[in-house]
Amino acid sequence: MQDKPTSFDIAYRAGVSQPTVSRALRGSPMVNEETRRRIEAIARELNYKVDKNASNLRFQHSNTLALLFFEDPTPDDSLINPFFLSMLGSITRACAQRGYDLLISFQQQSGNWHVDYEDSRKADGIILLGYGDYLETRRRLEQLVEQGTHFVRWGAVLAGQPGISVGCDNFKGGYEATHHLLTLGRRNIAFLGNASSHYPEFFERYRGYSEALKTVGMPVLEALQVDAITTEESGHTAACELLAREQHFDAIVAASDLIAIGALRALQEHRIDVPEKVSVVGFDDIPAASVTNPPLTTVMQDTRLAGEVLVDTLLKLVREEPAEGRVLPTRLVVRRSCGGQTADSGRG
Amino acid sequence: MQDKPTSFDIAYRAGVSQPTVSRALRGSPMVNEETRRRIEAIARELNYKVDKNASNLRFQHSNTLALLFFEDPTPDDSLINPFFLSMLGSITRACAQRGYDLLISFQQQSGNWHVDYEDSRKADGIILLGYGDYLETRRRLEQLVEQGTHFVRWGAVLAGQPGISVGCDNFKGGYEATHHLLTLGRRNIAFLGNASSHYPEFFERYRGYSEALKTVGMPVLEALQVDAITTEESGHTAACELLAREQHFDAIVAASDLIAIGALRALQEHRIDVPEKVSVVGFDDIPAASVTNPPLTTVMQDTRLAGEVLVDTLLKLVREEPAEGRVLPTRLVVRRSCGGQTADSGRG
DNA sequence: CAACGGGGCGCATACGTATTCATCGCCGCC
DNA sequence: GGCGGCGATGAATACGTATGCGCCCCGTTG
Repeated sequence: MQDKPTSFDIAYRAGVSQPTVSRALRGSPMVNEETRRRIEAIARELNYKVDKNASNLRFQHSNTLALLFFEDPTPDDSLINPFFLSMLGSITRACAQRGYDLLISFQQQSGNWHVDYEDSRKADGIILLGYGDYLETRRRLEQLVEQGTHFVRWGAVLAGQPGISVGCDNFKGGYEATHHLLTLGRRNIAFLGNASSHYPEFFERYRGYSEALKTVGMPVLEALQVDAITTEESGHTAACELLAREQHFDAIVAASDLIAIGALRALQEHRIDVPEKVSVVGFDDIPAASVTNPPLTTVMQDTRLAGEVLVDTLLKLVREEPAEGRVLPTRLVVRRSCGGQTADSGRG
Repeated sequence: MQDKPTSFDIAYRAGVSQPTVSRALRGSPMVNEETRRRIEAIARELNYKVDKNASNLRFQHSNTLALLFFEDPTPDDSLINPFFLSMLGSITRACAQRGYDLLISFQQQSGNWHVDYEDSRKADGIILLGYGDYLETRRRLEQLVEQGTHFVRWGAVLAGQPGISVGCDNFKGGYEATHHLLTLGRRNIAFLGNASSHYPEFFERYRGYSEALKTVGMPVLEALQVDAITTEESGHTAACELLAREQHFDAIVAASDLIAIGALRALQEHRIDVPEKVSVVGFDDIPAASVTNPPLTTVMQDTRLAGEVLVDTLLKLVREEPAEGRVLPTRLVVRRSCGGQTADSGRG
């Protein structure tokens, strides 16, 4: 009674053999209904639980997915990008709904990825979450493909990239954010965020921004773009840098909400009114976006949908069914920071 | 080569027996250095990984902890309380640092807890996260204790409660928040949040609030307390209810930041200036707290420390070492919403 | 009455690793 | 030169579950 009971114990008490217990508890039609009931009753009474390790060893899978989360900046900082936290919650929920467990792991972007989960059969497949340097990412994806690992990645969906990616329409999101500012009469629109092809997600947003400007015949000025990674601090620094350049601007498209929030703070410190003097638009729609001062207009990524699509796509791969990447739509959420009309005062 | 290699494959190629491979790869001193090198080289070459299921079956543990996350309100809502998300991140990190994997699972508060993870040997121990009805929680904790499950719970640390709990000093946090408002000259201080002993965490905060009032001889008025759960919506509703009561108040202690943010929105809608007319203090210090308008004064809970203490305590239990609950300190973070002096303009 | 068939169940075994115990060769020592 | 001892390894087995295959019993049919 002290040790965990095994199927043999149940079998002994039920007066049957161990295989019968196994079959009964797994709902095999091969076992008599009355026998099954008896076995189930005893199992419940002894608080018996199937040993997953033994079970998984016998089957050749684990009914578990792994979430590999990697970060680029400041790995010692305990704060995680809220957008990814939100994804994490959504993925967890999606897994639970589909009867899979979720194993979570952090990796430093720079370190050796120990993508052992699938190889070691702790997980049937892997979800990759995190933005990073394109070439580095690509190299690792190739490695995973070569190993035959089942995985899905969140991020820019690019042609010719190894493996399967799911991501939102970064280009269109950037385009719409900028387009909205243009319709409000803004003409000198800055972009805060890395705009190198090494960071494809941000680069796509930047391309959308550029395209929108070109559509109305505005030039894309280098002086109006400042690099920034996804932290408030980086956004603050970038905005200060932009201000120091003495290049006139009346709007900011930030590559993420954290950058936008940092920029808001910088503008506030310089006593520049938002949205009167400068409009600001973010990207992601993290929870904090609706409570900033003023509330942040932003390009929403539907994390709930994203989680479900990631999990479903991965499960297709695991089951050896055909699967392909997918681009999810974004939606512009208009709040006060851009200066347009809006009835939206919160998150409702 | 198509199938995953086993230790037998390695053994065959290395010209040794399977046990030797096992010993070599686990670093046993029993195996000759040169033999070990050979085996390791071959293992690397074949991309061999120890099968965790078989390994865990042989050992009687999994090197994995489970995080059981349960929610009370609106289980269909995809938003998770940011404070718990933050805890989740911190726990994940703490596990990773200690060489443990983390399995995540959601439970509806109301449903049957399927706390099978430990019983089924998928995890060596369980962390319980989530606030809920006291009696219900207690009943379940008793069940876990009876089963001999290794677990640690985040929440109110109360005498006579089954199992081990780790939590912050809710009483002192509530006291300090209120005390701070009193030193600023506020005298009619409301409390938004459930103040029934069924919700011990909030109740402790309420007790701290009451105690602070009594210290300066102020009465604790029922009319100044409104129930609310941890959502912005609930905070908004509660604040509206408070306003409708026509009971004069000049400050609000909210039982959580989400409640405080909802209250801020309600006050704004009623054109009541914060902090000029009404001071507001929250609890948790979620990321959004530093970007509200005005930035929210709040009682910070150190989630990073909390995660580490939770994991370390649980690991003690798993190792059958003596362990006990712990109360972690809180810290008042003064921002503008309370109207006091502050140089703090953000989070930096 | 014998042959047949199928429902219900047990025997044996596989999954891959880690450990116990036995083995084997070799060295040193009396 | 025999013997104890030690370092290095292999054979056997256990961990707990799931399944292929065969057995037994009983009812049915020709």
